[in-house]
Amino acid sequence: MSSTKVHAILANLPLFKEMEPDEIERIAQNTRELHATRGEIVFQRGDPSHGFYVVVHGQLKLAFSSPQGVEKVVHLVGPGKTFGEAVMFMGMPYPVYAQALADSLLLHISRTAVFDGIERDPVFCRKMLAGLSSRLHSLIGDVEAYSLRSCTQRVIGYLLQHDCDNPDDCKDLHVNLPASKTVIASRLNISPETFSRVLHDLSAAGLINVKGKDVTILDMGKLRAYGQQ
Amino acid sequence: MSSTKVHAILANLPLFKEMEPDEIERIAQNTRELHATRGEIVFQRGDPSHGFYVVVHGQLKLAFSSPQGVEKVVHLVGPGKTFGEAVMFMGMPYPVYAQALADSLLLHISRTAVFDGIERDPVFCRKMLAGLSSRLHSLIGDVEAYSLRSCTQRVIGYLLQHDCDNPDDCKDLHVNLPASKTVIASRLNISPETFSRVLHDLSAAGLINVKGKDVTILDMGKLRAYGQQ
DNA sequence: GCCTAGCCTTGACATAAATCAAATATTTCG
DNA sequence: CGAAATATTTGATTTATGTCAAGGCTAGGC
Repeated sequence: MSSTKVHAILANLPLFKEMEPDEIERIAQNTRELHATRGEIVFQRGDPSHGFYVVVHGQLKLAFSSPQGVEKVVHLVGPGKTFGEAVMFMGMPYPVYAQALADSLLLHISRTAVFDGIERDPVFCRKMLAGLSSRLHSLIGDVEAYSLRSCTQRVIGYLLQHDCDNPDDCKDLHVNLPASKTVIASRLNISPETFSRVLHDLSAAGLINVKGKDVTILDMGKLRAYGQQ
Repeated sequence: MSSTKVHAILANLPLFKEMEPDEIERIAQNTRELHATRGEIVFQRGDPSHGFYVVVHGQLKLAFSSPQGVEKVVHLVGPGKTFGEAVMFMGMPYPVYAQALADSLLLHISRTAVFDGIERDPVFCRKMLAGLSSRLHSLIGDVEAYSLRSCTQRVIGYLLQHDCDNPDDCKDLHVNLPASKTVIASRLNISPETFSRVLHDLSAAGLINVKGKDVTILDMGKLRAYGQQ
């Protein structure tokens, strides 16, 4: 991939939009691209961080696993999204590992380029702050869900939230699960078996319709109500 | 409290150290102090954010509660610590509420002062980024604990971690629980009853000694081992 | 197109931790 | 100080969710 192509991709990310072309070029100079094939580990827990990543296409999961080998997916990252910023700023080793769920193209933006950018451009700095804040916010949401909500409520919350993420889906009340059910279950902190049963129950109650990874919400109001209390 | 006192307190926070006196003065101009008596709510979930807070003395909890009234403490904040930064940067309403656990003195630093500071001072910006990153990191730790560890393991993790936070305690292997057992239990996402039982069991196993809020670690190695697996 | 491997589902069962309840401590505050 | 409120402990019981096991599906590779 040419350097101008990297430049073009960067220029389209919210993080770098409004940045001067020569500033973007400076960042592009410190960006390397990398391919990850399905199943490939991009970094291991404990690895040192030298920058952050952007997913150009494909999908990755960030996860940790217990000594007994139980895996817990913390985050799913798709096209246009970034990951690894927080660890970069802290200068600590990665607390999670990253694995490609599909063949993916990533950009790696080096730490020095970012620190340089912050030095030069307060707008860029504010965007980094906004990005971290947003991630923090969604983590708080996860903690709330894990602490206060039952499995069923978490699944419903997930379906409703992902329905509204995508405007197209919102019309049709269609949700396309972005990964295997096992991975989604782990993301929601439930066993695959329980996830399967919850989907089954919601289907039986006439609230949703499941066909593979396609979930149709039949009655949004009732689904939301089923989640309450 | 005089403006110079505010200035002095700010100048001692890691966040503002190394900042020029006139810059600190600018921040101080946009800082207001507030007292919160024990039990007082500093902000409610859903309130808009206009800045962030520093605890000068006292202690607060950040928490949310379920519709059924179950409370979950997300974070305990003590002297010298800040809270509310992420929400400020996102311009979203607070996802949690803040309540004083003891009579406390707080400083509220206005959003505009912070955004101004970022504009002017890249070092300050980097410190804000570091602060957010560190909070994010500890949240990831919480998620890991909630997902992969049993109640006993979480309690042990808490004791070991808080043992090493404070160098003085480290020598004596003494941990002083920083809040009521009920609050700590909620922080660890366990019921007060279970927390009590876990402490009892660890005592019975000869690993710790509990006297009110004082916990003595009798055998750190064994305690850590008990936590494994 | 068919075969294999990894998903997904379903049932039976196990269990960690919550809840309920009631007796004691401990704090708080008039 | 002493009463009232709040926190903690302990026991008995319940329950949501995980685990184990086994059969059926599906998707992707040859």
